[in-house]
Amino acid sequence: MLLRRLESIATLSDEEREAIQRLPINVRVLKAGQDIVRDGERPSQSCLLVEGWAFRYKLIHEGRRQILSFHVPGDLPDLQSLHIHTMDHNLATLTNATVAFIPHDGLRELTRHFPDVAAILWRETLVDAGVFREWMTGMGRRSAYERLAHLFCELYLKLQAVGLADEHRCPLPMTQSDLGDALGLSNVHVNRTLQEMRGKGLITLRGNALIIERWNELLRACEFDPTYLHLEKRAAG
Amino acid sequence: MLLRRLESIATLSDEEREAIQRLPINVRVLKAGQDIVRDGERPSQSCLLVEGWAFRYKLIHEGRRQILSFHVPGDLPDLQSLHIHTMDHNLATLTNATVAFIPHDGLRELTRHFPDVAAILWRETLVDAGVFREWMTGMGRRSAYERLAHLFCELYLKLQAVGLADEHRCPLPMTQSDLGDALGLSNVHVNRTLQEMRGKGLITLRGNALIIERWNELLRACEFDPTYLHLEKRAAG
DNA sequence: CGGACAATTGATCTACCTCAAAATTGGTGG
DNA sequence: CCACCAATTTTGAGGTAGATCAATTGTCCG
Repeated sequence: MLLRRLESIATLSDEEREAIQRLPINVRVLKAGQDIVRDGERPSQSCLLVEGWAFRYKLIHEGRRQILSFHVPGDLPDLQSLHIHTMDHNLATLTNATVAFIPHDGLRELTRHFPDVAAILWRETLVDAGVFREWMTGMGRRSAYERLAHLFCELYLKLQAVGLADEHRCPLPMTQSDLGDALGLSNVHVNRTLQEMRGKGLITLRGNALIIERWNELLRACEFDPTYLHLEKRAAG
Repeated sequence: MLLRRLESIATLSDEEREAIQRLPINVRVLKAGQDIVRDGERPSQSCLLVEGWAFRYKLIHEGRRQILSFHVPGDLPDLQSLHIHTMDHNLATLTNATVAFIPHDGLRELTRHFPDVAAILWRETLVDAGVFREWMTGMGRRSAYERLAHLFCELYLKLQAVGLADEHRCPLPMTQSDLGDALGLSNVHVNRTLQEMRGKGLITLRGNALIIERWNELLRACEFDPTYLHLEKRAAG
């Protein structure tokens, strides 16, 4: 899985491929809503999300929560802990999930010997930061409607890139409160904004499935520009 | 300067130090308000801010602007372009500034031969992302007053870490509109919030100088926790 | 079938926005 | 050193996107 993801970004040599496959891995199956790493901890491993969804979040006073990112299979959601030793946020499962833990020692060894692999991993963390920048821009300068539309575009493309979405349909396993915490809105306002979006016929949202009925209009509504996802080199599947 | 910054984070070997000093560098003096790199460009170099301030920003419809970060001497504000080839935002000077440009070729060569140096640079970009996460949290879940207080704490500590601030005083060369664009607020509301903060005797702000009159209260007002800046290992000066 | 959780609705409130004008400041050239 | 210009800061008035609180309804699942 890790291999698959990395190879979708760049070509690896046999030697590199082999070294990656030799990484000690500890696979675990987790229930939905479980913390994987917590704020303040100093983990000695990072994880690869193999199946299911995860999200990162911060807590502040009075139970206020800010969701920082959503993650899908293939993501390395806490790779930053390889070089930033103290966690400054939490990582948790959103759905039931399969997670592969990789010790930092092994990763450090790998990156020491294979600078090209290091560059790919480094790049992953940089794309991550690019998504943060885009979210910041949304929270600072976009309306609720635009933010929601933007998030749907982003998630659809991310899922499509790993073969989990197609034909403008994708799973969307989070609650409206989760969406609110991700976009800096109240759950009530998310609900009303979704109704507006449905009313305009842009989307259908039932159960945990999102259908984007009018992709082009959705893009236009939020001025979506996918550059920041830096998916160019990544093959679908 | 680059050396000084890197050594403040970790110890370098003689060999590493030498290689860094051999990097070809192109120093330029820029006026305030000039773009250094623009959204959509594919730069072949990154820069080190030697003197003055810089900031990164995105533009969306109707001239709306989101400032993503402020940078002070010692920062490498566009290091991400080393591995993410297309810029997804702009970088500009806030004040007159001296900037040293370092070609990507040289940096890639350096990181290829010295994995420890690569790790330090990687870490820099990860701290950058940590600051984005904190700002996101502020924009999503903190009040205008808290956001402003939080930004002041952050900037003061960043400046102190490089010896540009002391005794709870520091330069603050941005306008209230800049602050607004950084925090997702209107300039008018920034103004009123600053008045409130001054009224409570927490700060003095005149010209381009910020004096934090009651550090502890300012910290408390925004629940500031400096962990996310990951300044631990960095020596002042 | 019941219990828990999520979505929806209604009513009210407020933090922050917009627009526009006035006051202040800082830099510049004479 | 002063006068002037442009850029900022400050003030006022009014408006609104989105928050909060509190039900009510719907849905899923064991």
